[in-house]
Amino acid sequence: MDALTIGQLGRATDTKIETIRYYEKIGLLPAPRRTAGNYRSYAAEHLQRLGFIRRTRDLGFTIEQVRELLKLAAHGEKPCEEVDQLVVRHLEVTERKIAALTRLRRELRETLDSCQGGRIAECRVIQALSPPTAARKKRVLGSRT
Amino acid sequence: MDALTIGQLGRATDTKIETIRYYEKIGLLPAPRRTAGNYRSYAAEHLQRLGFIRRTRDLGFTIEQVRELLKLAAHGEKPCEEVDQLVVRHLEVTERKIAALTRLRRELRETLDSCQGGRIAECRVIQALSPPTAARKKRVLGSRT
DNA sequence: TCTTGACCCTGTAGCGACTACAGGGTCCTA
DNA sequence: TAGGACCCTGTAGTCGCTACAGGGTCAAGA
Repeated sequence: MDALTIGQLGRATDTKIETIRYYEKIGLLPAPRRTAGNYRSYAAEHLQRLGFIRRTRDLGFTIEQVRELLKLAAHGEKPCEEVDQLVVRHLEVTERKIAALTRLRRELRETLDSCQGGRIAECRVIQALSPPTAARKKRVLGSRT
Repeated sequence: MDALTIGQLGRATDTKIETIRYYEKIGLLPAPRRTAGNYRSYAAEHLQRLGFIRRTRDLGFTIEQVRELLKLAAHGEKPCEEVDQLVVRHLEVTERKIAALTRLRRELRETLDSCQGGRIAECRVIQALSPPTAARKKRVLGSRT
């Protein structure tokens, strides 16, 4: 018999109990059988499915994307084009995030480099964090149309 | 006179009106004067302060960190060590994020590379997304102590 | 047998940082 | 005087969980 309690399933998949119940509530993980004492009793297919969910979540897919991937995985006869497209799109999003964070890192480093260790009033870090706004002011005033 | 309506302030700082009101509610941006018709009327210092907030938020600092930076910026006489530390810590967080996303990108690329363009049932992408769980099972069962 | 404590249950509220309404009021122009 | 662009308050929703509160169940030890 391979029945698992929610705690065992959680340890097996490195998932918090509350998260498992949450996945059930939003329909991502099917509701399992219940014991006489109303405890959830999970079978091997739940372990497999939750493992898939965790893995895809760890890879940064949204819940909706996971839902989509699960639906696709259930249709073994279809070509895997759609699956690939989902992964490609997610890869693109990931690359944009990396690019944005890399720019950010450069800015933070430049900001730090500018500091000579004086007082806050003369600190170039604080100045670097305050953007110039005067230039934009004219454009904006009276632009109600 | 440099009084701005909330809409003008929003355009000047690329900030949604709701966000400005939200910043006021959480005490990040001081409440401005009101006109006879109960409209918010912003002065130059609001523009400057909201600019600072937006810039630091864009750099990925949390609201609490922004609050801290604003408090420090108001104490011009203190050494700028604390400011630097905040930026250094944020830089470290950013670097960890970049590292995590870079690992992720590699995994997504490897997943995609494994696909030959067949049917979902044989698709290596779906398989790559399903982690092996059998090995972990023994450890977990009966580990109630 | 009783008690302890680890585990489980439901339901609701909170997190961060906004965003999106609903249902009104104000102001300016034609 | 009418229209529409703008503003007001207040509340609820977003995402993906996480943290209670207030109970019930179960197994092992005294």
